[in-house]
Amino acid sequence: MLKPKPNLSAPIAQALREAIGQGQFAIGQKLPSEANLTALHSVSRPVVREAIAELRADGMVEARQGAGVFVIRQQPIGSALFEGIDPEKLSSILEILELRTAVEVEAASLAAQRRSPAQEDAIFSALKAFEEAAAAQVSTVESDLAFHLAIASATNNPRFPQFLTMFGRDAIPRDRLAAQGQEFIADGYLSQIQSEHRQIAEAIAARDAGAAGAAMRAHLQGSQQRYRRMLHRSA
Amino acid sequence: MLKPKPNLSAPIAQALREAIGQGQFAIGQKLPSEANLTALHSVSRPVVREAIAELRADGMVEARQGAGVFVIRQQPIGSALFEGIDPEKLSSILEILELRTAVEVEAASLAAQRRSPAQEDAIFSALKAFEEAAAAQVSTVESDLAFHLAIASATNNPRFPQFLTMFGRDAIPRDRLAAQGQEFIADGYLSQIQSEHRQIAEAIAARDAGAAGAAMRAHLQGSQQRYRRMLHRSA
DNA sequence: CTTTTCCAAGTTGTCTGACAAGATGTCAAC
DNA sequence: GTTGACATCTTGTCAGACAACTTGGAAAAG
Repeated sequence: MLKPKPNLSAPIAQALREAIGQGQFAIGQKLPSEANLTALHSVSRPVVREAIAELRADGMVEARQGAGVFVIRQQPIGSALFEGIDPEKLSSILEILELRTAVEVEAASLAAQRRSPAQEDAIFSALKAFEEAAAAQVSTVESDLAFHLAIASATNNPRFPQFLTMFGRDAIPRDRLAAQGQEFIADGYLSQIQSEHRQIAEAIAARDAGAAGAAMRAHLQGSQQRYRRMLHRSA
Repeated sequence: MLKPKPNLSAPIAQALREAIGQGQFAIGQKLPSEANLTALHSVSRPVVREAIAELRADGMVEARQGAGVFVIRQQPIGSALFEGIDPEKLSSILEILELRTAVEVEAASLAAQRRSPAQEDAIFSALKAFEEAAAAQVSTVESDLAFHLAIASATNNPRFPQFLTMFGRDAIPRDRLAAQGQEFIADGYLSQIQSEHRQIAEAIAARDAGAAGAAMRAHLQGSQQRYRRMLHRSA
């Protein structure tokens, strides 16, 4: 499947984001009028309006009817999160995995200290769901994330599952996650991953914080290795 | 100044975000056509198109010309970042500090393994700047963050300083950070903090990853205690 | 001279209609 | 069963018109 043809509004929105980010239009300042942007970019007015709608969604501008479109932020809300991440580069993915390792090792340790019986159940349910997906030879991407999220939730600190949602899913594009899921099946890694998952879950059930953290670290370092091998082969 | 009159596309974009978030349109599924949405919401087609442009900016949908508009995410990118954080509540602050501890302990350990001589210099410069601010009895909030950022940078993984920027500064309001700075001065904590900073810096200089991580953990747990005491007293 | 009112010009918001480009499904021909 | 033609639907863009609002300057009023 080829990428869809880009529309005319996207590069205009992007040019405006960059112009604002570089200080060409300061906070409180007015953007050029729609008529000016239409002439400047040689497009119709609705295309300009759609670009401005995108900036609105970014929280960067506010339009006042009759007055103009005014800058209220220099960067899209949350934009620093993914700055410099290039999904086509191995290094970007591994950087994210390294940051995730820091958080998830701590999460496993805290989960071992804090989990309730219900949360322990949820972890084992998620472990089972992963095993069922693996047995069915379908993609384990969602069930893998669900297992990690169940652990993060058992920290009883909502920042941990929130972090994981963002860095486990948002920062890595879906097609790359889907490809990962398929290749793990093909490469026969799933039983190794299952075994690692089980060790983590059992250490958490046993309230052994040190073992939970160590098992999670081993699992995630294994993931990094698997990921490296997979990407090197596909290059 | 009164709020600007809301336009017609904003509530439509919001209704669509909610419908997607609640699973009415699953990932991969097609939204109703523009013609349908136009009839459903009794607006013109450009208004619908602007609403869809907002969803595009959110990263939630992808339009394919001739085929339709397809859901690719259930939530806007980055939406989870500050969800549920209430800066007036001690628990929110401590939750963030706990997440930061996970990342900063790992960062200290990685910095000990990876730092260049220049980065080592930068860490000691930041240590000295903190000490000078403490001696001058001025707020140490910025120099404290700069010290932590110098360590995160020495990981040579840009995700770490990015994370710290967002969770060290953006998530906690400036007035609360400023109050913290002033109260640390009043409470005579600064020499304790300096001593802890020095232990971290020296472990990093010595390339002792274990000691660096342990010193950082002790420091940040000390910070949590100090923060708790301070907040309990001001209540 | 100062303040208030009015109005023209400019700006965003919405609608209508038309056509282009592309996707999808059906049917006929091979 | 496969391929090509075609109709229908869908998104992308353009043009034109009018509504609603803002701003600044000029004129009128005090």
